[in-house]
Amino acid sequence: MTRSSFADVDCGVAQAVEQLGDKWTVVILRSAFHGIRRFDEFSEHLGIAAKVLADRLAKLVDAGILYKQKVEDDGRAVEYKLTQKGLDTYPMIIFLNDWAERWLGNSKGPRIEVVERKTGRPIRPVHVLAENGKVLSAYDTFMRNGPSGSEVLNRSQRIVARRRGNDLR
Amino acid sequence: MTRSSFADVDCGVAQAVEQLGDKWTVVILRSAFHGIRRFDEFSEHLGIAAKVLADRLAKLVDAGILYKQKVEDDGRAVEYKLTQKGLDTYPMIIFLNDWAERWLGNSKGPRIEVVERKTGRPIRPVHVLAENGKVLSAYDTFMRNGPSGSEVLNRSQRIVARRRGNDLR
DNA sequence: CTATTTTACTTTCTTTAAGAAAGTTACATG
DNA sequence: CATGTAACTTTCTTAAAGAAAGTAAAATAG
Repeated sequence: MTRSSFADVDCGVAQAVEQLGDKWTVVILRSAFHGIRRFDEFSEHLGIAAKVLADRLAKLVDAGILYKQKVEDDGRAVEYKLTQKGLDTYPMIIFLNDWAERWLGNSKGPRIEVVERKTGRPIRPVHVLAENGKVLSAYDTFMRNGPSGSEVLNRSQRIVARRRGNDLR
Repeated sequence: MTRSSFADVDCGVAQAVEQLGDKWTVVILRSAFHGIRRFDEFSEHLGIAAKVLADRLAKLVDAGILYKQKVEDDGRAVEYKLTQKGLDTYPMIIFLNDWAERWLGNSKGPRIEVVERKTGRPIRPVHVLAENGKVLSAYDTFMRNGPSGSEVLNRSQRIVARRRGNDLR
């Protein structure tokens, strides 16, 4: 991708995408959740070009998603670990895995099972839930401006209204 | 991004990223959830180069995430709409919005509120949940091979074991 | 019924980033 | 003290992004 910064776009999704919306970034995070920490480990696990890996790790550190920690008893080594902000991307990783198994999976069942450590039981699929816990589809919700408003939402509403046919379908 | 196909990588996240892991793709989906449907609407809403938009829409249609529908009473117009596979990406969009508000937001509160259509009440944040509905962090879970196994998971486990220090922290 | 607009792209050209391979630096190990 | 290792950086080529202009078919205006 070439110079398309969403950093100033007045929309949460755009801003999140600015920090997370790159193929390598997402698989780097996945590897981090698998316990991968070091430059050469990411390199081996992902088969990524060193230049690109260095670039992405630096961006993730800049964004506060990973932090860099010197390894006690080896003056050369550093480890890249997930910050709280990084750990908080876990639902996205789990969701992508769920979605892929549902829509791109083979018939032999899931490749990976994510289980609760304490009980060894599978977790729930990641869903959008109502206040009362019921699963919601996109049709069951709508978006409105919150306290700080979104010009992006306003503009989409104007565009859609111009054409009419305001449902998603 | 240049020629890095994850299509053959034996990992759900990688395969999902192959179809969804591009900045423009994600904001196109967001706009679709806002009701945007036509080429020029996406173009206006996103400020994306026409070439790139045409490319991404074609890929989304190929992937079965959008479908193309001729408009009844205008022989020129087509509309791009979300398939079920596309509608199923909704948790990702909501998650990205949540995550951005938490980690990149201003102090004035959220830009957008997503509410249940039926009740007008806000939805829950997107989380990873245990079977019993409790919110789980990455630390509370682990991943193991499922019925069809993942070489990617095996390799990461081997890499991590070689170094030891098997926790995420 | 001809001229202008509109819709949905496509083409061309330049700039930027990805990818492969080799090189570098500081520290560690035999 | 020579070799190895960890974490990059440099160099070079190729592919994709972005800007701008162009095109074809259908619709609308006068």
